[in-house]
Amino acid sequence: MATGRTHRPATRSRGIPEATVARLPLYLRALTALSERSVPTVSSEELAAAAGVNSAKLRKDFSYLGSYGTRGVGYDVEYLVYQISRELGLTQDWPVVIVGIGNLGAALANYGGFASRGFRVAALIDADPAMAGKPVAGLPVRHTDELEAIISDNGVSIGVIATPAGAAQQVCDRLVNAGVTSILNFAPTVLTVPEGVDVRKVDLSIELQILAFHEQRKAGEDADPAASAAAAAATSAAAAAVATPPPVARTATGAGGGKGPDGDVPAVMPA
Amino acid sequence: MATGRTHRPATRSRGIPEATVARLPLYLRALTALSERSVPTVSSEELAAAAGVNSAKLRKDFSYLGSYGTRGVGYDVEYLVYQISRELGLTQDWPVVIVGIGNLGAALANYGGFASRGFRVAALIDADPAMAGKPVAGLPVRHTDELEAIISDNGVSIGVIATPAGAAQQVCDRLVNAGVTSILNFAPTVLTVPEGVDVRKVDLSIELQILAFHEQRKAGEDADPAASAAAAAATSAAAAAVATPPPVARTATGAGGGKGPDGDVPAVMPA
DNA sequence: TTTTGTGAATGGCTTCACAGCG
DNA sequence: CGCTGTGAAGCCATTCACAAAA
Repeated sequence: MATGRTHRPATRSRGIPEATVARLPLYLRALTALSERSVPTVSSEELAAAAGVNSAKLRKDFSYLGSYGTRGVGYDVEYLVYQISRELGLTQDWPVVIVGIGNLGAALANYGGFASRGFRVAALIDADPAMAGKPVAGLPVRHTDELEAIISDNGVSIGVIATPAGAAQQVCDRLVNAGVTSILNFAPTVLTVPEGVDVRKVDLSIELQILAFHEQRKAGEDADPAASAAAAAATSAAAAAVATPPPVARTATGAGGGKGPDGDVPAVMPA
Repeated sequence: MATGRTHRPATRSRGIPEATVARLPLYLRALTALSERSVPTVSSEELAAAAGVNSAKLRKDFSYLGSYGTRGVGYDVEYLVYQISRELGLTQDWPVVIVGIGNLGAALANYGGFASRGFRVAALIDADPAMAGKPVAGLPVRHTDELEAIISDNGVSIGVIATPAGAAQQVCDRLVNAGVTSILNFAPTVLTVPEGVDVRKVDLSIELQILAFHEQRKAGEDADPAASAAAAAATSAAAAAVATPPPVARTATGAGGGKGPDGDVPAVMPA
């Protein structure tokens, strides 16, 4: 909370909503695709469809960045790509380190989506001495002992943790101490970090559980309200209709229970 | 978006908020840990800390499930584990298939967090004929031709897509046609599905971009009262304390721009 | 007394709907 | 006219704060 302060009277109203920030990468991806097809301009309607959101939301999102469109025409693709990239900080190079080179860590190291977005894997780090020196995705795995040196030598500020849950907090502490201020955590644990450090988590198991919840509800809804229903029936005898949010059919970009398009919660994923 | 028609006001009760559903797996994980340590009861305060949320939110969340606590005491760990598991539909077995056995698909196949949560990998499917029969994580890779048969033979309703972006929609269509109604998509593409099918996405590249946005902002602001230390320390001046990490900040479970606790957006991740 | 469960207050995000500009 | 940009309204979700229960 303390940080609620949004400073910056500068140009326009700085202070882009988190929800908007989270969608910018989506727009960027759609725009990049259009750009590669040499499409010069897009309307909010078209771009929204390509990104899987609704056009009003998209326009509102862009309005936080500035007035980059042309009424009666739409948005210039190239220009928007540039503006969003700049806003996201992708016009600069972000060296990242991946700690924990197991199956997942190796998969991440091989992932090609980094470079194309301004991220560069500066080093792969693992605690297993046997891994040291072994090449993964073209890079030699470095031992954990070198962690601090690697961070400072490369000016790394973003770290990816793909270790087992048990090692995550310790690795996190070392990364933070060495200067990392943003962490992407794949280990199924809650990380404790000092103020000023951002943590985002990705947990596959959680995503599957959320899907299971909705899946279960679908099954019981058709005609046989068995399983679920029973439970807290105590509340209101009424509710004949199981309030199941009917999934809005549409270009689903990450629909949860059929309502929110994607404002969700991340998932966890261990190494 | 056809019609602005609102759905059901839901008499009340049975509709658990999406945001709450998304946090149940988090509570479950924390509770499971307590259970393994044979802790009999927990207060909302303790459990909240372990799950990385605040206690008021946790109590409100549980209130949607029913009154499972005891005033003046707290919650019975075992009982809550059961109730949440049941609510999430984890008391039953969920066969899942993973399509696209590249680096990521293989990592997912090897992920141990499935079985422990009620998910069972029924099959691994890949389009590459050379992969057919090759064992991955103890299972022989099956060719895409068998997709439909595998789905119906095993009664699979949840599918995981870890293919390259270009193949995702096609795979998705086949899965849906064969009967899958929940999809976890790792390919960096917006999937279009019929009404009634849920899609959740995980995209690593997007998560990194969101981190970059905040990282960039930190660097630009120094007068920040809160961010203090951590700030632009990354490159040089940083590493004041190289010794041991004594960070005693808030338990960050996925802080956004230093305000929002965790309500975020998933990330994308290609194969 | 302790801690839950929950109305009420608050704040943020989404959607609407239309004014405004090209 | 067409389409953007945006005030205003509507919805959720989070947080507060306290009565109720053990």
